Order: sequence, then C-alpha cells, then structure tokens
Amino acid sequence: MSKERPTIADVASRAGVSKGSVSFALNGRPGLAQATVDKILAAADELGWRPSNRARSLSVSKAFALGLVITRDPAVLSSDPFFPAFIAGVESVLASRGQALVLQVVTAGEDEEAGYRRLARDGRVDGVFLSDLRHDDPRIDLLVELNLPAVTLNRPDGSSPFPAVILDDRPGTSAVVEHLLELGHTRIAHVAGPPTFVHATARSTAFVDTLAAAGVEPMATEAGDFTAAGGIEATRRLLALPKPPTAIVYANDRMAIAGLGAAQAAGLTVPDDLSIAGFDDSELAEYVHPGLTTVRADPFRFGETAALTLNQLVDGATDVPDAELPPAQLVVRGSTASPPA
Amino acid sequence: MSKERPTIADVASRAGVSKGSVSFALNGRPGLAQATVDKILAAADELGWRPSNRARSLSVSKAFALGLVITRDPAVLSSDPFFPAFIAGVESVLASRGQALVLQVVTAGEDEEAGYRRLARDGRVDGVFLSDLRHDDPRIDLLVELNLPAVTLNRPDGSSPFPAVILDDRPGTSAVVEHLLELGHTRIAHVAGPPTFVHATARSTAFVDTLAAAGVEPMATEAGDFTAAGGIEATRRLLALPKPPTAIVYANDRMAIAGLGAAQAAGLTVPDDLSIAGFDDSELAEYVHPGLTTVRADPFRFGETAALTLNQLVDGATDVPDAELPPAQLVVRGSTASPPA
DNA sequence: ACTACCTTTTAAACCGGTTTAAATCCCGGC
DNA sequence: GCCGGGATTTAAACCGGTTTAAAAGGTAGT
Repeated sequence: MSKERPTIADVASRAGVSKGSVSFALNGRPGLAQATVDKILAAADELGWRPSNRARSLSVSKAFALGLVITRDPAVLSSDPFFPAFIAGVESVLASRGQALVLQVVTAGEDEEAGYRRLARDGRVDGVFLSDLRHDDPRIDLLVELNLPAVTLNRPDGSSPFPAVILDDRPGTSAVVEHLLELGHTRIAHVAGPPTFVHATARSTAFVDTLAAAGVEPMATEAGDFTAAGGIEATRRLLALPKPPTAIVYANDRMAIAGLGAAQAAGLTVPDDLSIAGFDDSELAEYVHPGLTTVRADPFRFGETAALTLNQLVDGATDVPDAELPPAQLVVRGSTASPPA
Repeated sequence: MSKERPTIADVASRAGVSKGSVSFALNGRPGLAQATVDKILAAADELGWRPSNRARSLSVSKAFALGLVITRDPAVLSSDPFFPAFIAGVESVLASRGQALVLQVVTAGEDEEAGYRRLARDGRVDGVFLSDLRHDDPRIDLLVELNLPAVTLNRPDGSSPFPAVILDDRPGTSAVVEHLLELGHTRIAHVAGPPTFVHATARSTAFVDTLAAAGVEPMATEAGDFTAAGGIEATRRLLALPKPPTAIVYANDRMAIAGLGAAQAAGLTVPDDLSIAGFDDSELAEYVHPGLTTVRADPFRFGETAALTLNQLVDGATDVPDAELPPAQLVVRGSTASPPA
C-alpha cells in the first residue's frame, strides 16, 4: 500500500479514462455515459480518492472557506456567550460542504480593517460574516472594495449590497419591559450597549418605545459598553440618583450580572429592592443568585442560517433574500419582582 | 489599471527575468546576483504583487494555516474565558507569518474525531493545537495516524511525540489553599473538574497535596464538570453535609460563581459563612458580589507560545523543546475571609 | 586562445485539479 | 459503402507558484 494519497491521474488510469472524464464524473457534469460514470466512481471509491482541496482551490479560484472576524477591545478579550453557539451553527452547515471556518480575533481599531484585508488578499475565504454590526459600518464599504461577499448579522441602516440575517432584538426587549410594567414598576432604567452597535440601539429604542406606548415616563438610559466593568459603573450612577429606579433593564447579561453584584454591594436586595433583567440568557444567568430574568435567542440557528445565506451568495446567486429568525423569548427568573411598596 | 491581481509572470516580464528568478528572489534563495534581486523586488513592489497562497499551497503542499478544534458538550455550548484571549495570542503570531487559523467547534463524541480527520484529509492545516488535554488522550494517537503535527496544551501523561506547552496550574491552586489555611480554615472542600482532563486533575491533586503538606485533613472533593449547573449541584451536596465546609475551592470560575449563587440561595453570606475561590479570573470574577478570589493565568501569552512552538514543528524542526509558561497567580478578592468563629 | 570552473539565469517539469476545443465513436439514412 | 451529426471522450492548456536540470555568462589559469 502506498503512503501517498491517490490523485486524479491514479483514478483515471485505474478506470481506463482520461483525467478530464474523472473530473466530469466527480462533478456530475452531463456528457458522460452513465456506464462510464459508474466505472469512474467505483475506481475512485476503491482508491479512496478525494480531490485535493488545494488543487481545486487553485484551478477554480475559490477557498472553500468562510471567514469570521471578531473584534474585541484589547482590554477585555472576554468571551461573548453568543459566539461558541453561533460558530457551532455555522459549522453544521460548512461540514457537509467540506468548507472550513477561518477565524480572526482582532483588537478594535486598525487591526480590524487589516484583518479583513488580509483575509481577502490572501484569498483565504470566499465570504465573511459581518458580526457586531455598527451604524454606518465602515466594513460594508471595505468589503465592497475588497470584492468579498458577506452577510450582515442584523440589518444595516444604510443601504447594503449584502443580504442580512436578522434576529430582531426588539420583541424580546419589549417583553422584558412589559413584564416589569405588569409587575407594577414605573421607574425603569436602561443600561444600554455602545450606541455604535446596531443591536445595542435596537434594544435601546425598543426599551424607550415600549415605555412610551404604555404611557410611562422613560427614566434614564445609561450608556454601558457590554462589559462587566461598564455595567458596574452604569449601575452605580443609576443607584446614586435622587430617585433611583426600581428596575434596571440591561442590554446584555454580562452587564446585568455585574449590575446585580453592584446592587448587592450597595446593600440592596434583588429583587425586593430592585429588579434586574439581562439579555442573552448566558450560561450563568440561570445560576447566579437570584436567577437572572433575561431574553433568550437561538445563536446556533443564527449561525446556521447565516452560513446558508452566505453560501447562496458564494455559490453565485445574485438576489439572495434577507433571512429573518424568530425573535428572542423572555425568560423570567428570580431577579424580577414587584417594586418595593 | 487592470482589475486582476498580478502574477509572478507579470513581475518576471517587468523585471526582464524568468519566473524562476522571481521565485528565488522572493524566497531569498542564494544564487542570484544582488542587483537582480533588487530589480525583481522593485518590480514586485511597483506591481503590488503578493504571491498567491493557493498556488504556493499546491506546489509546496502546505496549507499555511493552523487548526484548533474546540470540543464542547452539545448541551452547554458556553464559552470558556480562556479561548478568546488564547486565540488572540495565536493570531498575533500567525498574522506576521501570513498564516490563518481554522476553527472548529464540535460537540463531544464522534464529531471530534471526524473534525480532526476532516482537517487532515482536506489538507486544511499544517498542524493543530490540542486543547483541553485528557488523560490517555485518544487524539494523540489519532494525530500520529493522520500524520498531523501538533502541540499539546499541557503535558500529557503518556509518552507523546509532540511538544507540550505547559502552564502549571498547581502553584496557583496551592496558593489558593495556602491563602485559606492562613485565614484559619480547616474545613476546605474542592469542586473539581471532570477527572478526564489533565488540567482538572492537576488542580485536584494540588489541592489535596497542599492540604496534606500542611497536615490538614482533606475534606470532600466533589466532582464537577466545569459548568455552572455542575457547580450548583456540587455546592448543594457539600452544604448538605453534616459538617459542611467553611471554604470551597472550585476548579474554575464558572462553577465558583454558580456556587456563590447556590450558597447565597441557601441563605449563607459569603465570605462570612463560607469562603469561595475560583480559577481563571474570568471577566465577571471581579464584578460579582462579593468579588471572587481566584487565580489568573495569561491565556494570550499561552496562545502566543503555543503558536510559536507549533510553528517550529511545522517549519520542520525535529527536536522542539517543551515550553513552560509562568504559573498562574493568586488574586485575592472579597469572597474569601476567616471562617466563622 | 582554449579549457576549466564558478556564478548566474532560464526553460521546463511539476503540484492536482478544471475546462475548452478538438478528436473519436456510433448510428441511421441514402 | 459513404456521409452527416449527435453523443462521448480525450488531449492539452491553464490556474500561479516552486524546483530541478541544464544552459549561458564570466573569469582565471596556462
């Protein structure tokens, strides 16, 4: 038995045909007699031949890979509960197609642009996922310039040549606010994510709109930054107000759990003195004390859908429609209750 | 201006030399007159030429990429605070070498082996990082069979043909235990990670050994599974003991934070009634209430070192030495204090 | 002036596929 | 018995680099 893996030429000679025929048979191209196709596939099978990715890459000018660039503040290279499940979802699609996922974790700033440029210049990927979409996201123009297909995770505000995969955060946020209103809260504050992010402002506006629709005076919205440290800061500022809120809605679980800590450190009891809600339903949300009321989406399916959508584009479709996922659901736990009398 | 990117032939004709010479110049091969090299490099520069990865891949049979397979229990696709920083560290090495990182997140079981096989069969990577090393890890034999270079993150117990990158968890764990002993604790319990993992048992044995060295009777070691849910369970069992511990050392922060919640849910005050310590210094550790005493390593540097080590192997070195990183450091916060009188 | 021997450069093969243009087969029709 | 034409099949070019073997150029020795 030879150690080298068989090439298309080996298959061809074993089947008694030319390289070209093997290629045709493999790719299901018409014009070959069925008998010949069978003979070739049998030979390929016996030899255990799989076409070389590298050779195919060169001749068809494709990478057979998709890319994901995750931008993180250098100070907090912490993990977002979203990504592992999202990536697993992406993977579930790529595996069956023989594609790979190329990942870059870059620090915010010029590294980010360099990351995309490198992916494009080196021909590493056939398309990329645009996560953590920002308002007037400069990456959209960048990718157009680089001629790199993409899908945006969320709907960009400007016009975009790329399909969007959308998971609307607003219904979930509204559900949280309505839940608090039903409990009797009227002094509800919000700790938002950085307003540069589309999903952060979506949550913020849903917060404000839902209160407005209920005719309740909106309280302070504090700018957070999705980090635990930012959550603490924002919470302290809110609790220091002359008339502090009786409930705080955070734009993600990290800030909410940190806020929970801050409230407890300030001597408050949650939920008796203060109700707290998050967003994401991260693993810890269920297990902190009290359990965190939050909103659960389905990042696995998000990844799956994003991969399917991006692949349509990569496969040459020109009019790929946006994909919309079912919105996130409210998960009620112990951190929310009626306001103090 | 042409839209197509220049090829080596364009550079060759512009410099008035053959393709071969351009290749030699690019790769700094001896045998070319210095003047010729300069001329070629100048021409390449003017054209903005970069050699095609795909063509190089095919002719030199290398992928110019490294792989990381992260295995996660399908139920908890949660994020480990270790990986983002680890990956960023890896990236810092790969970027300058023009390499890419191929990531797979697979669920535990047969998916895992399939993942490595696919990476190898498709020639996606030149080497892989073996993370979450297990005792008698079957992946070592698998990678030998696949003829895929690797580095193990941690020292395997059996003999391994691969270099190891080691960050000793024992000093950190010992430091935690000693810290608790100094505070006066004598009833110290441990919530371990799954004993299949090398780093989990390293922490467990360090726990037991340090207590033994101090002549203190070791208390129960509960088996956890590194998840928050497991942390809760183990904590409940410990607190239900006839003589419950006054301090619990957890093998990671996720379990510790969940344990903190369980203790508080049981009506205990941390640290007055119970001291709690974690391992990892994840982002939330500082911000839960009380702040979590834990152990901090440097995953960025871990990634960096692992990438450098793996690349030595990939570059053909045969006797790559193991690399040892400075051990993790104790970080004392509010969750530990003297035991109740 | 001729040979010997380096140094420098090049032509061509090669990596392993895909694709195009042309060759070959096979059959019915006249 | 020969021709036309669709169905199959193949040879060869191509993707863009690397590498090897041989050619070309230069210098020195005699």
